[in-house]
Amino acid sequence: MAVTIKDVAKQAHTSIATVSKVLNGSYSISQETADRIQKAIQELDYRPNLRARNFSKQMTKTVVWVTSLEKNISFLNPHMFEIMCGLEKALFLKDYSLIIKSISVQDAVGYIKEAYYAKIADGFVIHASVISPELDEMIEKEGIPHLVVGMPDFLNHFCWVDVDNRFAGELAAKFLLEQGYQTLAFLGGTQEDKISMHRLSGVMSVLKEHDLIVPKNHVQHGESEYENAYRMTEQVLESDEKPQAIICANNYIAYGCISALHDRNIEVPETIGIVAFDQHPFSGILKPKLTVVNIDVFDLGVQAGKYILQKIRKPNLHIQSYITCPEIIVRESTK
Amino acid sequence: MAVTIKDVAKQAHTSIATVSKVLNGSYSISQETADRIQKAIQELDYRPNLRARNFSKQMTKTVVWVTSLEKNISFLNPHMFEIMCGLEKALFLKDYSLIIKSISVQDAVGYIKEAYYAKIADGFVIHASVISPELDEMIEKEGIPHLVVGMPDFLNHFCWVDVDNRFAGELAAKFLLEQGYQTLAFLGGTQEDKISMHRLSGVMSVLKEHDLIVPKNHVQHGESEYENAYRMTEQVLESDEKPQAIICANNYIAYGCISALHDRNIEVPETIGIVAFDQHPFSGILKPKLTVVNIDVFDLGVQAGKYILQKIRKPNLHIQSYITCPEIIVRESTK
DNA sequence: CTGAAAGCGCTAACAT
DNA sequence: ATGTTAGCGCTTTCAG
Repeated sequence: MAVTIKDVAKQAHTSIATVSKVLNGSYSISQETADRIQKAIQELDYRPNLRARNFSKQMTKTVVWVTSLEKNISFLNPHMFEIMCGLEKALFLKDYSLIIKSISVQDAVGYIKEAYYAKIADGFVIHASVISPELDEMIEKEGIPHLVVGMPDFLNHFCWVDVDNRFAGELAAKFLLEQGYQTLAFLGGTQEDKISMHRLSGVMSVLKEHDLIVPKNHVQHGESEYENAYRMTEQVLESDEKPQAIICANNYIAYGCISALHDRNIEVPETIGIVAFDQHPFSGILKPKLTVVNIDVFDLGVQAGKYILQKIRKPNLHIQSYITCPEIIVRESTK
Repeated sequence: MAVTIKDVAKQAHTSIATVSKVLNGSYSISQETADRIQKAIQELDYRPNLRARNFSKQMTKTVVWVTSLEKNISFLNPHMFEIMCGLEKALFLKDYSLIIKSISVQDAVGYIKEAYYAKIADGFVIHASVISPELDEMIEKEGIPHLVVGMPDFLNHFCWVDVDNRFAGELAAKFLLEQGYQTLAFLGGTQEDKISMHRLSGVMSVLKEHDLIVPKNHVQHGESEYENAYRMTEQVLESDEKPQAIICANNYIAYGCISALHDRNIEVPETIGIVAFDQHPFSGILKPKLTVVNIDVFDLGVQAGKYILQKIRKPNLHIQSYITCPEIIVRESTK
C-alpha cells in the first residue's frame, strides 16, 4: 500500500486536515507544525494521490483531444499531431493531462456526452474532422466546455480556432512581389479544397492591390498529386506570358511542379521562383528546398490549450477566431 | 449537480448498493427490482461517474504514453504517432484511456515515478527516445508496470517491443531476388544508424544464403538526405558490375537515388529496381512510386497496448520481443 | 492555529 | 435478494 496522507499525519503527530493544509499552502499553520509535517513527508517519501484530490475537488484536471485516428493518419496529416503536441504542452503547464480519443464523426456526439457526464474530463478539444451539426446541437444544449480546432463549414455555435489561410496566401504573394517576381501563377488543389481556395483568395487580393492582372491559365485547380501537378505546370508554361513565380497550394503540388520545370531545364529560382505552404517534411527535402509560408500549427495547439482552460474556468466565454503566425521560410526555390 | 447513484436509488426506492449491483451486472438481483432500477436510470439519464468508480476500485484505467514531443516532431517522426494511434485503439477496446505526456530524457525518471505514485495511471508505455539507465534502475526498483517501444541500446531490465528491422531487410532482398534482380546494392544511413544497419544485416544474410558476392562499393553509408544519396548512387553506378537493384535504407535516400537515376536516363524499374522501407508519405508520392517493405507501426502500437494491459494485470510478466508484420508493398519501382 | 467530521460517488464486504 | 456500512484519499467547513 502506498503511503497516504494518514501516514504522514500519524508520523507528524497531527491530523490529516492539517497535513492537507500545508500541502495546499493556504490557511494559517504554525511554522513549527509545518516543518514537522514537511519532515514527515520527506521521510515517508509521500506523494499525494492526485486522483483522490481531483475527485474530492470535483474536477478531473484533464481534457480530451477528440479526433479521428485511422491507420496512416500520421503520414497523411502530420499537422494534426503537431497541434496535439502544442496542446499537450499548454495543458501540462497548467497541470492538466491530455487524453487522446479516436472516434468517428458518427460516434463523436455520443462519446463526448458520455465522457462529459462520466467525468472523464473537464473539457474537450475537438478536431474539425469529427464535428457535425448534431454535435453542435448537443454541445450547445448540454453546455459542454469545448473548443473546435478548424473552422466549421456549417452554421454553428461552436467555439473554434483556425489558421488564417487567406492571410498566408497574402504573405506568399507579397513576398514574391518584394523579391522582384512580377507575374505570379497559382497551382491549387481542387475547388472543394477550402484551404487551397483561401490561400488563393489571399494571393488574389494582393495582386489586385498592386493592379496586377492574372492571365486565365495562370490559376489552376486539380488533385494534389504528382501527375496532375506536372500537368498543371505545363498548362501554365504554355501561356503567352510565362509567370516569373509559381505559388503551389501545398507540397505535393510543388513536387510535381518542380519536376516539370526540372525536365524542361527551367532554372529555379533564377527563371521561375516557387513558394509553397507548410513545414511539411517534403518542403525541406525536395530539390531545390522549397521556400514556404509556414504556419505554426504547434502554436495553434498551444493557443487551443490556453483557450480550453479559459473555457473550463468560464464556460460562457465564446471564442471564434483565427490564430495566425505565418512566416516566410526562405530556402532555395526563391531569389 | 449531476445525477448520482443516490438519485437513482431514491427514484427506484432502493439502496445504492443494489443500484451498484445491477450496474455491475453481478450478484443476484430480482428481475423486478432490476427493471425498476433500469427504468430510473433511463428516466434520470444517469451515467456513473467513472472517476469515482475507478477511485473506489483503486485503479485509474489509464496508461500514459511517455515520449519527447518537441516542435516539428510530427513531421520528423510520424511513425511515433502511428504507434500511438495503435496504442490508443488497443487501450480503448479495454476501456482504458491514453494520456500523452511529453518529457525530456532527463525528466522522464522523475516524472514517471511521480505520476505512478500520484496514481495518474496504472502503467506507462515509454518511447525508447526517453529511456536511460537511470530510468531502468528506477522502474526496476519501484516495480512500475511499463513497456518500452523500441529496443534499448544498453543493458537493461526493461520490458520492450520493437520492429525486427533485420527481418525487414531479409524480406527486401528475398523479394528482389524472386523478381529476378540478381545483383543488389544497398544505400544506407550512417553506420551509427541502427535501423539502417539492421536492415543491411538482413539483406546480407539473404545474399550469403544465395552465395551472392557483393562488390565492395555496392554498399554505401552516409547521411540520409538528397545530396548524399545522389552521391552514393553515383558511387554505386561507377562500379564495374552495375547492380540490377538498389535497396535504400529509407525514403530520403531513395529520393536522392531515383533522382540520380532519372538524371542519367536509367529506367526504373526496367534497368534498375528500387526497394525502400516504410509507408512514409514520401514513398507513395515519389515518381516512380516506391516499392517498399512496410512495417506496420500502427500494429506495433496495438501490440504494445495489449502487452501493457497484461503487465498491469500481472506485473511480473516479462516481455522482450520483436514484433513484426512487415510486408512488401509493390508499386512502380520494381518489376 | 488545529482537528473532527462530513462529503466527493462509487464498490464490496457483511448483515439481514 | 436487498440494505447497511465502511472504506478509497483527499478537501473543506466548522468548532474549538
